[in-house]
Amino acid sequence: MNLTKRQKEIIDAALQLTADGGIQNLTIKHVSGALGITEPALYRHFKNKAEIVKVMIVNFEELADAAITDREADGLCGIETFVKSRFTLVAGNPPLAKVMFSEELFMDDEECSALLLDMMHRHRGSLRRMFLNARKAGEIRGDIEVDMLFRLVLGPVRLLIKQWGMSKQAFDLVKEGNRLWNALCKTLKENNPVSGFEQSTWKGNRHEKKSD
Amino acid sequence: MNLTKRQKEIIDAALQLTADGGIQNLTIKHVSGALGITEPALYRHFKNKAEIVKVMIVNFEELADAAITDREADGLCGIETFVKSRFTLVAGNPPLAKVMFSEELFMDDEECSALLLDMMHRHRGSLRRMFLNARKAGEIRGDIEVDMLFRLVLGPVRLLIKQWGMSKQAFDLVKEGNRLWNALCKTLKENNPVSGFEQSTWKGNRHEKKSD
Amino acid sequence: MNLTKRQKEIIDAALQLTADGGIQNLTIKHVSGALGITEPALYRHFKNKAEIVKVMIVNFEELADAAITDREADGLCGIETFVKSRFTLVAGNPPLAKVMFSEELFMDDEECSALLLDMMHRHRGSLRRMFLNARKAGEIRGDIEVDMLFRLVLGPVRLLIKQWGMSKQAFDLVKEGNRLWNALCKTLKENNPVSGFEQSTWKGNRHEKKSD
Amino acid sequence: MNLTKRQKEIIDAALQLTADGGIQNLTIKHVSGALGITEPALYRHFKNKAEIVKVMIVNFEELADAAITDREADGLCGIETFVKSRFTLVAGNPPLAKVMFSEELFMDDEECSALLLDMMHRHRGSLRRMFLNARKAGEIRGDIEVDMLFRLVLGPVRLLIKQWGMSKQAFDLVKEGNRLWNALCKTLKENNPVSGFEQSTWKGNRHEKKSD
DNA sequence: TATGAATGAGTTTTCATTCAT
DNA sequence: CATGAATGAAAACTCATTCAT
Repeated sequence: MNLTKRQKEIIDAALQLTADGGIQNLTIKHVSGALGITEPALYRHFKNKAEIVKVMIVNFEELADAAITDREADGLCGIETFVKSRFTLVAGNPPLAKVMFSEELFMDDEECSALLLDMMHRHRGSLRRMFLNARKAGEIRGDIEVDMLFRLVLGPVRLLIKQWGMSKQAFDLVKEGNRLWNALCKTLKENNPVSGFEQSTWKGNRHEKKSD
Repeated sequence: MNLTKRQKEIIDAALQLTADGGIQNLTIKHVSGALGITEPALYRHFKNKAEIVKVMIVNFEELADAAITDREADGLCGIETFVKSRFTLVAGNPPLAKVMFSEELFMDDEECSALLLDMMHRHRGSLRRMFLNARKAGEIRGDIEVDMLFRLVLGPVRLLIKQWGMSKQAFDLVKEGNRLWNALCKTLKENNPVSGFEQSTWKGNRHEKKSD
Repeated sequence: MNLTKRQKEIIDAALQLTADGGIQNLTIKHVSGALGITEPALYRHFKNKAEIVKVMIVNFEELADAAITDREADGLCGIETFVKSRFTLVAGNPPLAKVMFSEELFMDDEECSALLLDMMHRHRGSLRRMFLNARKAGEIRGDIEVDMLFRLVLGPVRLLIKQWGMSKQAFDLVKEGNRLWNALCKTLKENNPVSGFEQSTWKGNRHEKKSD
Repeated sequence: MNLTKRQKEIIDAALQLTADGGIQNLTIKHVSGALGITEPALYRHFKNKAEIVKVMIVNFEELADAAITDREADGLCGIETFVKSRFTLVAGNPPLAKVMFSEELFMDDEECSALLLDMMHRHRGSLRRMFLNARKAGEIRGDIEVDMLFRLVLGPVRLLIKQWGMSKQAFDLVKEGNRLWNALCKTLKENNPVSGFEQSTWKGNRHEKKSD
């Protein structure tokens, strides 16, 4: 995805417009207006509107990927890296908060929703792996299946980002994200009845069912 | 909100259309087409399109409220009632899955997003109360603040419903919702073995097999 | 093809516009302008522009068919009826002169050129039959194959109509059409060496090759 | 008309595009695309689009003229030369079949239709002369006036070329053109047995089999 | 209640063309 | 010779809405 300067400007404007007023607000007229050029000028840079939306979506992913600093991290640490990278990414590009997890916005275009689904699945895939490893490693409680763990973590992350976006960035997303992560850790850590002592005992990955 | 039969039909069609193809798909032409009447005929039943959308949104709430079986429940039980009512509600009206928690769909209209925000806040308010009471009663761990508890519970609930909608209702939402609730309970229940006199009960719970 | 009054007006305007300035001149704006209504108003009467063009073409055929008064005529007489009906038809609706035999005008639309081809083939089919019968009956010389006869007759007919259209109707098409028919008869009648005497002898259809 | 190599390429591309999809298909974008250059580059070679179309039309004539092998020929022979040159010309440059005799394609431009009319008149002029001479020389029957003779000959020639173009060159145009010419001769030759001293020669001609 | 006919504003896109480089 | 970037005009079409019937 090598974008020219103009193309990047267009994508940025499109993102901002969508964040401000939904896809209804993402019109060629508005985008070109935001750049101070005429509508036909846009067509020098993108084949059509669909192309703009598509690049916009693909860009999410690249931004997201780029935001993960430690790509080697796995297990609980990998999940933490992933989750926190979400917060810093969105905090640094607020319009993303309104658009990033709003698949329904692009529902009308077959190709786009396919793109988004694909992106989601890919993310889910690598997260599943991390959850599995974290559970095996005893970093995460063994009594909850991986698909549920995914929901327990990503659900709150998405909701926090949405709340931030809808509140017009009323709070510090990164800080609140850290708080959320701490809370998540409390709930997901192996439920040590002896309160953290002799952690090693729990390493074996107990009672796990392979249904997930 | 006393709707005539025709008005209900219109709202239903509008909901379905929005679920199918986003608000871009919610046009007067499509709605009237779905009912087999002409466009001007719609204006006999609603002042304008915005009115339709607004009633649609208000309807969410009424449906949601109506879905709560035990209005007296408070504390953990109240939360459970609320959460599970979400699942049964959506399961009984699948288009809601694509629309109900997709505030961004209606973002472009000032009034609508205000309506939605209000609705969200009201829900959050009564849930906060329940969380507070549940924490006081020792039903929920005390080491997580209420706003976080809200996210930890509602985030996964929303995500599960969204997944169900996007998967084209591929799984049994109510069953999976129960599983989610069980997982949530595990993570939220007071886990201090010293203070939790009922700890033994939970231990058994941990080894549960496919009870969900 | 049951057209409303408005639809008929639209088709007439479209025909006139096309005759005046080619299909480049057949725009929704021009058509609606010709009727004194706005562009969107057209879409109440036709699904889209292609539909207008299609109906226009289908209309040619119906007009043409309607113009043939004696549908029972066959042989030379049938051909004469057909040819002369072309002249009276076009004379009564001058824009047809510029459009009727200009298949290339509608070349850009797959469906339309298919429609036109179909129409042409149908006409050619019934004319072939007439030529065959005329030749069998000795009304037409036997030394020219039917496909050639078709060209020898229809070619000049089309050219005359085109000349009339391009000359801005400078001459009396029907009169000139009659002259053309007479000339055609002279060239196509059985080449009687004894100058018309004992016509009956020629009835046998001589030297005919069945290669056509 | 001295065209540079690039100009010739442009004209050829324009001709092909017009043949393929009508003038609607003849756009600066398509032409430049066909040559693999950008749109503004075209304006190095032609002042504007109208210029391209005009040169295209003038080119028809030059091609047509160049196709006439025996410029001295007059009378029936001259006509034959002219007619057959049409067939060889078009056969050697198939797109011409769709464009050459389709004046209506260029009807929307004043200047172009004037050019075309002029060209047509010039051709008609020289052909009239030949017809007159042929008639005087007794090569052509005397009972049909020259303007009619013109239509009787040129009409079928045009129609055959059009049929060839519309059939996607399904048959051998030159061969079929010869057949047409033979048929035309049969119909146009003086057929009065008393006045035609060479009548016997023609009689043999009448029974010809597949000599074409 | 409903419809047929219409409309003004706006949609995406294409057109031929220009201009600085 | 050619391009990249742009433009004014116009294309086809959709939008929500109105109004007379």
